[in-house]
Amino acid sequence: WDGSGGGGGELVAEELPNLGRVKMHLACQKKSTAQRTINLNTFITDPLKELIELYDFLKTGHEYKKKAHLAVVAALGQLDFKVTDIAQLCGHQLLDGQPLVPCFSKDCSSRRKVLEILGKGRIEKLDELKKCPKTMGIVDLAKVWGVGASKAQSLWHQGFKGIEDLRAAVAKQAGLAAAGSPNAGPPLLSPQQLIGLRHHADFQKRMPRAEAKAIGAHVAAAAQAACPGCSVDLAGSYRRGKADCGDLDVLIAPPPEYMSWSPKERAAKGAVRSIEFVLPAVLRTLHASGVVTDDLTRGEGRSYMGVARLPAGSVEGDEDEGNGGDCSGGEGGDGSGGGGGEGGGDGELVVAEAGAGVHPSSLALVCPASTRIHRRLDIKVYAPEALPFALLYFTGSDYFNRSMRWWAKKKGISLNDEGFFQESKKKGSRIDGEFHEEADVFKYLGLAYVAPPDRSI
DNA sequence: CATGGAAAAAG
DNA sequence: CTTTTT
DNA sequence: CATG
Ligand SMILES: [Mn+2]
Repeated sequence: WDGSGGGGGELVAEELPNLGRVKMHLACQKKSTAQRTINLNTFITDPLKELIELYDFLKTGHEYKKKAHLAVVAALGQLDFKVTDIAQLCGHQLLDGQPLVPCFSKDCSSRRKVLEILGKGRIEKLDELKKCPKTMGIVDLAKVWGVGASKAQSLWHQGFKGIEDLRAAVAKQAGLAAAGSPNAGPPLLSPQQLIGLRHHADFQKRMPRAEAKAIGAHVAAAAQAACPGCSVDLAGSYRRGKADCGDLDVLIAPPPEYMSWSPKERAAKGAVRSIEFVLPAVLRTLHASGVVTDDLTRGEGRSYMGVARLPAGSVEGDEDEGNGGDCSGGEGGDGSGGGGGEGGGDGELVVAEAGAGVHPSSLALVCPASTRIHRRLDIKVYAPEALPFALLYFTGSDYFNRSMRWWAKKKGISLNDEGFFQESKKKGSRIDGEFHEEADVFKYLGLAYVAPPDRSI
């Protein structure tokens, strides 16, 4: 997360006004297309990644371990040769004279791990962890949405050795509670965790782009009904052009004009009476149509996390047709035109476009009942002024965001999903400027624009 | 041996 | 504080 | 875990 470590993933820094270390980082990110070099050292980086993944679930405090190992993974992953001797790593220098992994000149722990792999082809510590029932049990339990390291730990100590254990106990408890038995005891899981458990299998699966798009179309239609002319962007990994997505992130913003409309004008246009009512209205629609099946969190109007599933069977799954609105285009709003461009025909799932009227809700999925899977859905609503920042944030990746925010901070600025803020001096005051699209944010930071598909670092 | 650190929302 | 989101 |  200090953009210098982990991903090796530096943002392409063109002119670095301040601390002028020109860390233009090689081929890796230089030009967007040539970005993918083949990792010749997976035999080293894979075990390290496995280790990192385990640390993810184990008790907090392992975060700096994780970061250190990630730095090694990133460094080795972009070498243009296969490592055979540790000496290659000590001597090796990057084009700008920086050592590849500074600590490798000493007897550090990450160096020892690489040595282990070079020697016996495996990491003792990793094998040890994978053999440990407690570790693996906790890792398993933490795969339930809402169960993190801490809860998983306590569940383990309550005697649950994995998800199936937990499921059985929860079912039993539900039965007792339903029968009004006093033996039910305190709830094992929070309401959110129960939902997570119920959909655990589905949440482990990723969805094809086409399905994400189809769910997004339902959200977009609901958004247009709540606030005609609003922009709806499908962000996250979808916008980064990934072939499949772990969830769907939808960003809604009223049109700029909306902010200056009077209550009467808003009513006349069929729009909700204030921005706080957009999300509740959207959710009512999505609940009514059965697209949204569960709520995980519903905050004060701006942020939502829940569960969605495409309507079964036939094409068209939309609510009220007769809605007066002339819904303008469903997607976009952002100048950059929604980024990554739909890949060509994604297979199996078919998105059907209904004839004439380019109505966003005419997009629906032909989805066999047997295929209907519950998906995680995140929705956020922002004021139009925040859109470039919100889109940037919501498109990610997480590492990309950290990296960019780290850079901003280096320049004495705090960056979040709503804008730039002064760090010192009038602390907290928003920096105003001409920020109309994502590119303006990059420009302000002195960074070269990076297109969404290249932000998956 | 202390410190490092993206930023925020929600329960 | 814990968990989650990018 | 790495650094100062
Ligand atoms: Mn998401």
